[in-house]
Amino acid sequence: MFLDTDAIKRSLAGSGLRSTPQRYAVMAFLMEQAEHPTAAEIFEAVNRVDPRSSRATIYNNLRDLVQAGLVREVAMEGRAARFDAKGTRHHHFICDRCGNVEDLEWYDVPRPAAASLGKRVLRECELIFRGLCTKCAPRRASRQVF
Amino acid sequence: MFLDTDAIKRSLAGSGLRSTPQRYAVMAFLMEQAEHPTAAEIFEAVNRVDPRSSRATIYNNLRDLVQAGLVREVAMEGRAARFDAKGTRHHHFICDRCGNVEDLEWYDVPRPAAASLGKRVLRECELIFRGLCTKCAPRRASRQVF
DNA sequence: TTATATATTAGATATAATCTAAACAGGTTT
DNA sequence: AAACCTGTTTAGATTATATCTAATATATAA
Repeated sequence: MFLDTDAIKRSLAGSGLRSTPQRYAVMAFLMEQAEHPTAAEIFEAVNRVDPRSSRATIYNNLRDLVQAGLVREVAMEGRAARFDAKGTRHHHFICDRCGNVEDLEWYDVPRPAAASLGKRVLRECELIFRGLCTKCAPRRASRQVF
Repeated sequence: MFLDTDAIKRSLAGSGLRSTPQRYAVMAFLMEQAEHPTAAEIFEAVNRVDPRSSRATIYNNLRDLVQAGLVREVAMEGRAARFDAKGTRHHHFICDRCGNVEDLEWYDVPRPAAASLGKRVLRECELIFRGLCTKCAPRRASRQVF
């Protein structure tokens, strides 16, 4: 898969973000990753190439990209948060055993009933499934609970 | 609302957990809370009464209660995780502005398509809505995005 | 090219959660 | 009741994760 350099720059500019080498590297790395790396993993991967980004820069850029709506942050119980370029809409699957986060094809989720919602204003919804990923699932699934 | 002392003890015993004063206090506090407190808040609240629990004990017990399936942990981006006694099934609403976590009435969520799911084994699903809570929502909602 | 607002940096600091090893307390057995 | 065993609690140290600081550098517009 080839990354469109200009497309990244345009989407950064469109959010009022300058395209610096460090910021570009973070965005490009997230877009080419199928997995959902942690900040530490992004830091390491981006610095394996060049230029060297500091830890603070990685965090700053992730914050900016999340605020701009270009990246999604997935909080994990206990472990470090994972990040995900918001290419196409999708749901998430988190493996109980290895902790990996995987994308599931998007489909619409019914809204809560108006009565239950009250005066709250909805902005977005996130659907997370948990269980065992393909690698961690036993050959013959012992029990399909859900 | 009155808490059924024996019911708590029975549910602890049913999960193979001894009912110690500290553990009982954590469970009872979570059950009488409509909000979803952080570990630090639980620590403070439980110790306002007695006996004094150490921070480690709060974390130990929360871990045990989560493992036993009596409590749910809700990871938050950036902030401390929040905890929630699993009384009845429900979804969650998280306020973008004040960070509060509120319960929404449960309703069934459609499973992912078999093709998208592959060999993964599902255990549970979590549906999280985000937006503005009743307190934070403007009088006349400026924009209902979702 | 120059001005200027924005971005980057290393290292210190803050925050959240876990670990450690010793002491303690239920429940059981003798 | 005493001894026993296992699970629990404890204070404080430690780790892990993320943010802050203030000096320096860079991208972009004029």
